[in-house]
This record gives sequence, C-alpha cells and structure tokens, in this order.
Amino acid sequence: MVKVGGWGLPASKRSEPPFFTKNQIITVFEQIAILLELKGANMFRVRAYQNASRALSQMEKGLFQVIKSKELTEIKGIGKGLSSLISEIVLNGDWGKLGDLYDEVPVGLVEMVGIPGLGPKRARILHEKLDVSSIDELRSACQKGLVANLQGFGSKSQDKYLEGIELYRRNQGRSRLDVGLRYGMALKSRISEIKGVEEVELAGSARRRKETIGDLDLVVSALPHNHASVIDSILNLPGIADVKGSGDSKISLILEQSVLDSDGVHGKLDKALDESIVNRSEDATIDAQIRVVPPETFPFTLAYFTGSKEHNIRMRQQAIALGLRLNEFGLIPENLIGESIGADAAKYTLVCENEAQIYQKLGLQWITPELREDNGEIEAALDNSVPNLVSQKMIKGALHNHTTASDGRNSLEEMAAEAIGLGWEYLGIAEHSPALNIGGRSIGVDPVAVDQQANLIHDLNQKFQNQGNNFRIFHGAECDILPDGKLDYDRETRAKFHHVIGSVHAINTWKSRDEQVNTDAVINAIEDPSFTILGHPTGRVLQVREGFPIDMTQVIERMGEINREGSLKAIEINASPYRLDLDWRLCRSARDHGVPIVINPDAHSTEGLSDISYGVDIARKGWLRAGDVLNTLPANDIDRILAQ
DNA sequence: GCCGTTTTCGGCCCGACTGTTTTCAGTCG
Repeated sequence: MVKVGGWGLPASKRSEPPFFTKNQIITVFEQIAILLELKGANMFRVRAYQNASRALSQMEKGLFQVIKSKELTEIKGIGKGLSSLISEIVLNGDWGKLGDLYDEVPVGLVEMVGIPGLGPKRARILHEKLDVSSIDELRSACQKGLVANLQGFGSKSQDKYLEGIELYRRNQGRSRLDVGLRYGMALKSRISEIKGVEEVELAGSARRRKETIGDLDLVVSALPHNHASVIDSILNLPGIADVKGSGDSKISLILEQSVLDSDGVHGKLDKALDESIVNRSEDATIDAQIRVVPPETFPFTLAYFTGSKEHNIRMRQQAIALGLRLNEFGLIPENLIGESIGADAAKYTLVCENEAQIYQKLGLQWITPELREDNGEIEAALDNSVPNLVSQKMIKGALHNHTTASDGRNSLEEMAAEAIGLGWEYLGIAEHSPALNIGGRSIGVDPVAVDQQANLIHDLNQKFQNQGNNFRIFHGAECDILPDGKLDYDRETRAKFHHVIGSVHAINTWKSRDEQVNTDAVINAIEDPSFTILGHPTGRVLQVREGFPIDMTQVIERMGEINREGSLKAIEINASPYRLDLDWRLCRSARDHGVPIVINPDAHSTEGLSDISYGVDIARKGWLRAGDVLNTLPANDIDRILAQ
C-alpha cells in the first residue's frame, strides 16, 4: 500500500551540492513509478524507475562520490537518461520535469490504488470517465451506481470497490515482524491441524524475516484428491474477515485479530508484543495468501513464494541460462515443455525433494531465506561462498538489558534466572543514566544507586560462583550521549562499569539538527575512553519515526580506526522488534571496517530477552558470521575484553 | 527507460484469479 504522507518532491535544505540525498531520490523514484503507471505510461518505463530506485537503495557507496567519479552508469539499472537526471538533482538541485508529474496526477488517485482490486489502469479510467479523484468520490460514485455502467466494469466491480474501501480503512499497512509472525504462526498452526495437510510452511517476507511484513504467504502440501477438502477447511477457519479470492490452488484471505484466539499454541506470551497488538485498532486486519499444491511441487512453490521478487528474477534468469524454466511448479527443461504451461508443464519437471536440490540443479549453493534479496547472494552461491551465518544457538549472552532499577519490569535476580534458562553464560545490565527523562521524571540511575547495584551484582556473581555456576552478570550502563557529544555521568562513575553503552535519547534535539553536527557529536562520544558500545545507533522506531540525521559511514569508519589502535568500540543491533537497527547494509559496513557487532535485546522484562532472536535474524540478513558478533564469545573472553 | 549487442532496436519473469465478455485485460503477488 502506498502512503501519501510525504508525497511530492522534497525541498533542499542545503546551499551547495549535494542538494539531495540518496534516500530522497529513492523515495521520489518510487513515487514517479506510481505516477507514471497512473498516467498510463509504458510499463517498462515504470519498471525502469522501480529498478533504478532499488539499485540506488542497494548501492553501498555514497551517491555524491559516485556521481563525482562518473561511475553512476556502471550501476546496473541506471543508464544514460537516469544518470544525467540523478546528477542534475544532486549537483544542481534540479528535478527536471518530475515536478510536472506530481501536478498532473491527483494525489487521491494514488490512494485509490491502495484499494484491493483497484489498480492504476482502472483508477485512471474512473478519473477520466467519472471525474473521480479521491476515495470519497469513488465511494459516492459507486453508491450512485455510476461505476457499474462503465464499459468494462460491472456491478461486481462496483461492489468490490465499496467493500475494498472498507478493507482499505481496516488495513493498517505493514506489520512489525513480531506481530506478523504471530499471525503467521497462528494460521500455520491451524492449517497444520486440517486433515489431509501433509506440510505447511510460512513463506514470503515473514520467512525472509524482513523488519516489517506486508502480508502473509503460506504454502500447503496435500495430495491432489484432498485439495478440495483442504481448501474448504481453510476457508472455514475462524478469524477470517473476508475471502478475497479462492481457486483450485490459491486462496486469498483477510485475517482479523481473532485468528490469534487459540490456546497454548504460541507458548509464553510476550507482554510487550501483546500490547503492540492491542495498540492496533480493534478491527485491524492482515492479508494472507495460501497456495495448496501436491507434495512433489511443494519445494518449488515454497521457494517461489518465499521470494523476494528480485531474488526470484535472478533465479529464473539462472534457469534460462541453463536451458531450464523455473516457476512455482517446477524446474522444467525448455526442450520438453513444448506448448504446455503452468501446472500442466510440471509433469516434465526435474525432481527436487527440497529447496536445496532446486538450488543445486541451478548450480547454486542453497541460500538461507534471510539472504534472498538479490544483494549478492546469487553471486556468492555460484561461487560456493555463502558464509556460515551466525545463529541463535551461538549467542552466549547479551550486554544491554534493564531491570526495575531503571525502567525494566523485572528484578536483577529474575532477569538473571531467565538468562540462565536461555542457556546463556552471562547477562549484561545497562540501566539508563540520569539524563534520561520521561514525562519530566528521571528514570536513570544516580551514582549512589550505581554503587548499590554494583554491590548487588557482586554478591550475585559470588553466589553463582559458590554454586559452581559459571554464569555471571556484567555491570554496565546505557549512558546518554548528550547533545554536545559528552557522555552522561562523570568520569569516575563511568570507570566503575564493565561496559558503557552510549545511546542518543533526546531525539527531538537530534532530529532538528544538521547531519554533520550529529555525526561529530556521536564521534566525540565514541572517542571517550570509557565508551564501549554504540546503542540503538540510528534511533529509529519502526513505523513510528525515522532515525535522526547522522552519517553512520563516518561513525563506523572512526570506530574502526580506534579499534585498530587496540581499543574496543562495538556497535549494537538493537533486537527489540520495534527498533531492529542496524539494517543489513550497516551490518556489512561495520563488519568490513572491523567494528564488532553486539546483538542486544534491550530487554525491559524477562520475556524481552527472547527478542534476541529478531536481532539474530537481522544479523543474518547482514551476512554476519559468529566471528563478527561479539556476544558469540564465551563469558571469560567478554570479561577479558571489557577489562582492557 | 535500460540492456545487450546481431551498434539500432526488440525484449524486458511469469502465472492465477476475477470480471466482463464470449477471448481478454486488469490486478495481484
């Protein structure tokens, strides 16, 4: 779904190049593609803007630098035309004719294509024939029966649009990974109990563990003579708000919250997650696509609907190069396929019992779903160099967690017990520092309470040792990086901690400032000898706010420099599912610059410790191996490193 | 609009489902 907030060309805040950033151009190109579609432009031209936008977002180098060194056209997807346009935008602040497009297409049309079943072509016809330019006007036209009378439309279309407008209101767009997974696992569990179902797997962006999930994809394996009854059973599951479509092999559903109402399926409830689901409006929905296929087709369909789209395109191109055709039904030699298409052609497919065999037959190493974004994984798989990625069982502890001493909900003892239960060797406590105010009240720990907590931790560690338990607690602080780049607490207090996690919290101050001012302030904080880990580095909160302006490249480069001089400056993947920063690109950048990464749950409760799994998923998306992640090290090593 | 190259222009991933029309275009993923 398209968000129309922030629609339009941005204005530059700068008086010299670069006038616009890579991200601004990425956003505008996505919007241009939509506008061109609504204008009825050539679809391949539309795709060119989409491709260019994606190419820019996958580019690791700085855009300004690439333009200056005239390397722009070397990027696949950016040719002569778009490269000169991009240069003009960045160097002269001139968007060329793109502004006209925004003027020509009413923004209401952009919203209209968010209605299920209504795309750009028909939105355009409605605009031209009925002068409909917004969702409200469309509703009114439908209610008057005007739409049904149009050539090519009918009463079913009209009814579908009215229903779609209501569903559009209920659809809250993308869901956070944790929320989406919860719906997905609930649906998977219900489907797995249906008689005749051999196997069911979550696919799509949930399986790829994207930070947010648009809709759910599930693939179901059943013997052909059971398909009809399985589909019928799925359609009759509780928790379905609407059936958007259903055929012999494919069902499109809209799920409502009540799909989660089942007993004991999901194990222990995470309180924070429950609250975030409650925060969705009561009639919020999430879409689900389900495919039912015979067992021999299952691996192909699973791979196909796990995507991503970009990964699939590369896979099919790889198949074509080998004289094969890859689709959701099989991997079929071009010379056997003849006139047959789709499911019919599947009888000629090479047999693959699982996804790995599909990749193998394409001359590729198996690629774990988290990497399937066409970010270089195909090249690595061809080369047999897909790395052995970090996994949750490699994690031996975490360093950023809170207790009731600041704003956590559980005591130190309870948090430690939970960590031991997870099989960890250590738990790092890092309470807030006094500068952090929420609602006018400091929730940080004053220096006296720091000493008290130190004593408590010392006693607990002594107790673990006496019990012959190697588990230990590290006493750290989540110390505010103040707007001037100094760290909260005085030097003497900071010296008492095993580790100091520096975090930016006064977000409004930082958001309104210049990028370089923020960057310099964070670098200044990092250079303090007591500083060990940069906490939630980008400051973003998923679906709530973007991070503050900062050039993380400079920050990471500086951290790498300091590390080469023998210090430890690490950077955190904040695993809390409402943050999940760094993204994969920053993970790679940190790794490449010799900056260790710590996956921290930032737990505020015992349940929150399990959030580390989301951080591990992000680390995997960033191609991190065990050696890149600090908290895969055993407790003794962490102790030694922090003591340096 | 990009790409590749047979360097001047054709092809650009592919299939299910729906509704309207009666053979196909639009939408979606």
